[in-house]
Amino acid sequence: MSSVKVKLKDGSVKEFPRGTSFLAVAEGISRGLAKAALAAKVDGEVVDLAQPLNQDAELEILTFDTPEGQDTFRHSSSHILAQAVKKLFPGTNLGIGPAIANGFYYDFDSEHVFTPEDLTKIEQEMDRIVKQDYGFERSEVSREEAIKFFEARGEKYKVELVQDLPVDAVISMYRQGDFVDLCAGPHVPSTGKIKAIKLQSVAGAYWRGSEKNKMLQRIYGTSFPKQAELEDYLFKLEEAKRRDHRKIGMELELFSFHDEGPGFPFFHPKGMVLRNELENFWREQHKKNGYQEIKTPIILNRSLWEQSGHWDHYRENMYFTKIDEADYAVKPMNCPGGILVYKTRLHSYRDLPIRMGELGLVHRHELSGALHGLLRVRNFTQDDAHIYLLPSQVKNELMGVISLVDYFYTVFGFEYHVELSTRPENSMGSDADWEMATNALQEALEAKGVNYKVNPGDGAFYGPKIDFHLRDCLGRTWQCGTIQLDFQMPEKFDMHYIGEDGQKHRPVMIHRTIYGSIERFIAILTEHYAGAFPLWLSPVQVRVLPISDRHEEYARNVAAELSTADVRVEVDERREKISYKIRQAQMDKVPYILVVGDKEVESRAVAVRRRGEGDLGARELDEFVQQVIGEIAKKL
RNA sequence: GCCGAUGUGGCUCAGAGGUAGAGCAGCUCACUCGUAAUGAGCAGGUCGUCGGUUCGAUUCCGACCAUCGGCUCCA
Repeated sequence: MSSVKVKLKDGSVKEFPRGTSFLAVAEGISRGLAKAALAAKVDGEVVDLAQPLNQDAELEILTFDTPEGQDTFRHSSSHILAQAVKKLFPGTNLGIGPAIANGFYYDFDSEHVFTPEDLTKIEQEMDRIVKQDYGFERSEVSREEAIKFFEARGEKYKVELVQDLPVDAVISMYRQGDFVDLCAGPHVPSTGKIKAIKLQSVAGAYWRGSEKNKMLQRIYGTSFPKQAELEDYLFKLEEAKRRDHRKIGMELELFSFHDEGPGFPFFHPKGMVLRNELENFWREQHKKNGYQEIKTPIILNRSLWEQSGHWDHYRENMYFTKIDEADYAVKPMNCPGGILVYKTRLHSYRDLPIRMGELGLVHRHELSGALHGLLRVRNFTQDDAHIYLLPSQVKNELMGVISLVDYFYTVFGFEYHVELSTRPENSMGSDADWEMATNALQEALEAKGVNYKVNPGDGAFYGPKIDFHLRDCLGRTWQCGTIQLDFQMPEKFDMHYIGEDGQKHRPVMIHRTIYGSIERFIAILTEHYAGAFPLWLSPVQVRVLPISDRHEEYARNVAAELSTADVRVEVDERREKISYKIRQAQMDKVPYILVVGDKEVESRAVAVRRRGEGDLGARELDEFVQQVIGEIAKKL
């Protein structure tokens, strides 16, 4: 028998007889590895461990510590879920059941509506299947066999899937016990590998993600090789939920929602401090970067929206009203208003690029089921700007905006990912314009060395866009910053500038935001810091706690001094024990707590307590004031 | 909008077919206190809204509204 060589991840090369299974290879490397092995990655392709080694290859044995190993593990878990559901609810038809970021799901079509109690029963059945330790057996079948197989079982969704597979696709089936499913694989060797399973929720999901199709029932779950890992994960989930901006926002009195205005947030005094700080920082940076600021009306005549294309492409999301019998719309975007400002005078090519910013309040009709705290609302303030420029300036300007976005996110310590969204279905303009615009965005990203993924068909109706996505406490990502390149609006509004040749020329337009929406950004900030905002953003920066009422006057003097230095300060004059006030201030996440008693009054000092660090001891008042001013200025 | 769940005083949550409780917060009083909760008392709810069943519903049924988790959509 001939032998073949495998190159392992650590660079070493080993020889095995041709036809050795990858599981045997893993055993040849180490017993521990074989036990933890879930799948194999051979020359970049992930396959079952039962597959034979047929030729020289680069090989990685995948365990739960690798992303591919986890996916395989979760995917196998979803098959076990399907098997359990078929057993307990025999009439059920199967949709699809993939692995997802932190678990898996399976879509079912069933007369029976799954309840939370059912999930417990299904979990028990899954545990039984795990104990049986069925092997996952792969087989390859012809298209006809596959269709016949699923038709015989009434699995219409599976039949549809098979029919839609590409002509040259290898069609494979996986069997564990008496359960067989259409599946490309790979899978873990046997059900016994999936030691710890938790079904988390049931949700409706349209077949193939289209609202035109039937809604199926999707069961979400997660799984781990060890019970302890599952518990650890569930605990972390609970922890993450404690960061939820909706909860913290209420506790810290930042904002509220009311039945009288679903999706319309109310900002409270402390939330306004945050907003204003964000806006101040925004204005300061934009001024520095050559932006001007404008403010345009919220309600504008319908004709404007017809001209801009919003009437044709965005009507579903807009609110309308009548004024003196004429039709008006509440703006869902700021661009048409901004364009009117541009058009109030002639512009020379020498003036371009013109960067016009607007903190604009827009209203959009979001589906009721889509509303989500401050992360998805029906009115929000975009930190918008429209840049009018020469075609030759596009790339440079785009690179500048990308840098500005990166600068902002860095200040807040955010990590983000970038997507390039291309032409959607219901859009306007020529293919050539779209291609040009998309290429320009792509070139700018590449010139900046930014990693990005393409998000096909997700652009705005007037142009492609670069989206910047931030994470919430549960790992869901939300689009915040966006940069959109637009050749359509200048056309629609017959915009121009006077060129070197004295003739009229068409400018190009960039729409961009950095925060995206102030509301959404505040939500992300709140979750990112778990409500413990950095000093410069904190609604209350310092709280002074007099030990007894004879220290109140001094406490007020301390506060006055800080206040004069533009520090946001409060005095807790309640007649409570000092430890009670400290507890309170800590829970309110105030960055600096100043305790003042006899000693401090005597020496004009303050006893400083820093959030997260505890008691720092006494300090001269003036010294403390200077220190705080310095820290605020440095945006600490 | 669709699927499922939930909706009890400011907040967190008990509760049962016979018109509701606890803790925290609030208010009052006492304690004048040194780094994460002093004690006592008081007050506070037409049990999301509107209908229906019933002698009687907040508890059962229906519709609607809102919220939560998804789908779809999106800053």
